[in-house]
Amino acid sequence: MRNVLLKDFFNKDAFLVAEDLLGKYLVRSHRGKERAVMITELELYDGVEDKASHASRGLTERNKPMFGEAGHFYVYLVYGMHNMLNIVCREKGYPSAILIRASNEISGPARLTKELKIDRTLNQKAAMPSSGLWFEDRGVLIDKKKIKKTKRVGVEYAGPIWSEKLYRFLIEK
DNA sequence: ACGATGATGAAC
DNA sequence: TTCATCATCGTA
Repeated sequence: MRNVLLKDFFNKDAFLVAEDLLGKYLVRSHRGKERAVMITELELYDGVEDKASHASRGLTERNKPMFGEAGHFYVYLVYGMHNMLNIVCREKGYPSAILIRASNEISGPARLTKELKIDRTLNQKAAMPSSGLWFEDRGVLIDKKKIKKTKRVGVEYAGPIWSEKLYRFLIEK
């Protein structure tokens, strides 16, 4: 029996979601095949005041999903070639999302989306089996003391205050 | 250390 | 309409 994580799981503070999401599974069903990977690294982007967040300049056509409903995907293209997968948190109107950066088998956010065939056709879709991409709790328990918190990657442009926030979470080996 | 590669947002 | 920028990765 699948334990799929739906809107209620994501409709809360991104810091709480981020801790709970480590150790959960990202499941991709595509062209008749299914693959599940355990999430081991992520970053959170929270509120319009977060200068590293796409939402810091207010609502735009691109970042619209971040202001939308929890449990929906925000997928965008960076550096002209890499798709980034985010899951939206909190209530509609508050921009907050978590970037899925790595899994047990795949290191790096661009490699993750490439391997799982995730692109912008999934943007704004709900995380659920009918979308072909969703999250599951498969019973793995992560000790909170094993969660390492570091600076986010590639956000120097946000300035010292925001680039140094410990908003990147990883499972320590 | 650097180039690939194209959508985005802000300026003009 | 133009232009700098970018939540990265593989090659050197």
